[in-house]
Amino acid sequence: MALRHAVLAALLDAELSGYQLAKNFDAGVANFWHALPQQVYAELARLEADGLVSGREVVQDTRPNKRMFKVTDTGIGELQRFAATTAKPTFLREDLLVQVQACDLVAADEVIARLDERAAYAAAKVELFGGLLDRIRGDRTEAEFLQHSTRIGPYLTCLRGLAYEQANRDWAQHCAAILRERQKNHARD
Amino acid sequence: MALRHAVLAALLDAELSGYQLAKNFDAGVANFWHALPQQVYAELARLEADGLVSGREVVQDTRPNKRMFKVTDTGIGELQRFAATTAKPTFLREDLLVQVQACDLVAADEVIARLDERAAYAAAKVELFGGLLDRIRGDRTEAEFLQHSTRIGPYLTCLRGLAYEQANRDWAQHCAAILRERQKNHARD
DNA sequence: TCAGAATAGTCAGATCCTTGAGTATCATGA
DNA sequence: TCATGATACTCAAGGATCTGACTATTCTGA
Repeated sequence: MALRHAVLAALLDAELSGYQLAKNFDAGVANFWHALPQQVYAELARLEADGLVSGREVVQDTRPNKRMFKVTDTGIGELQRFAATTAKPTFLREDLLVQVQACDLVAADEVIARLDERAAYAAAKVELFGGLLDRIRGDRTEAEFLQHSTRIGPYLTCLRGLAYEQANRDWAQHCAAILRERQKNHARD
Repeated sequence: MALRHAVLAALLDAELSGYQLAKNFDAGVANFWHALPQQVYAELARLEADGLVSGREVVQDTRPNKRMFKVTDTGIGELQRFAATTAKPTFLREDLLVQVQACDLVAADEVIARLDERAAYAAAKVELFGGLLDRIRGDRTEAEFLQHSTRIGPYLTCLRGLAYEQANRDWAQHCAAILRERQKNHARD
């Protein structure tokens, strides 16, 4: 029951096609959940069968036809019920952590390379999330926006994503610096 | 092939029984990977079949017999190969993020309650990881430890876990404060 | 003394996520 | 003009993870 509520939450802001929805859950852009198109389409079918979303066919001349989905009242009710349950916290589960855990017994330069890669990737995502936040906020200050906007959910989740990638970047840079320092010292022996 | 390397990495520091290993991967303590006992036992069986770990039976009087496992040279080689491959970064995938994403359309006090719960949980984990780092470091300063210890992998991964839970705590507190502020404003209207 | 937790595992089933392929049409750039 | 990419989906199969139950003994606290 995980993706289920994520799809409902993604449909709160606009009526979307499965394709657009799938794009929103793409690895590059997703700011509060990630899923592959196959999962999104399958979940949409289940949600529609359960009456939590309703789809309507949109006929297009120049493009393939598509189905647009929106959340039903039952769907809002389901989200409400979901918000009332305590979700169990998930744990960091990253291959990079495993590689760093083993860093003393494998070639250090390989691990340093992995850390540099990740630091660069995380830095790019920091840029991306930063820009996204700017766009959502518009010309308002953050305080103003958070106090007066009628819709702050996407902004708050994006803030979490930003902090996550900042932490990834800082940690990766820190670890890489330490391992490099140790390589220098080791070379001197 | 995810848990595979995590188990190998966990066995680098000591020969462990499946039971001890499973405890290390428990939700409460795990600092670089999490898995259930069932997964750990199954993975150990596969690793032993593939010659990456070797197990020996230890007969006990007062307790059930157990099998102790250690990494073989082949296992170290596999870790080496793994460290040379770029792992794809994983994305935050938290039910709490979905709940916050939907916070404007569901009862705000429910979401505030979820955020308070998570902040308290994260604060407890910060304490836990802080203490763990102190224990690993012993009486050395962090700089001293990181420069001269022969084994820093577990320390570095624990640092990441600490930063993760600090970020969770701060974000949850921040969101809860904003939602409370908005409730006050809304009540005035 | 008696329930409950800890030690040391195993088994089956369901769900969730990923890999990989495939269909069909249309717009865009070299 | 021709390959590439975007739109808009679908299907099958495998791997990973989680839920829940089960065995059997021993130590510990109320």
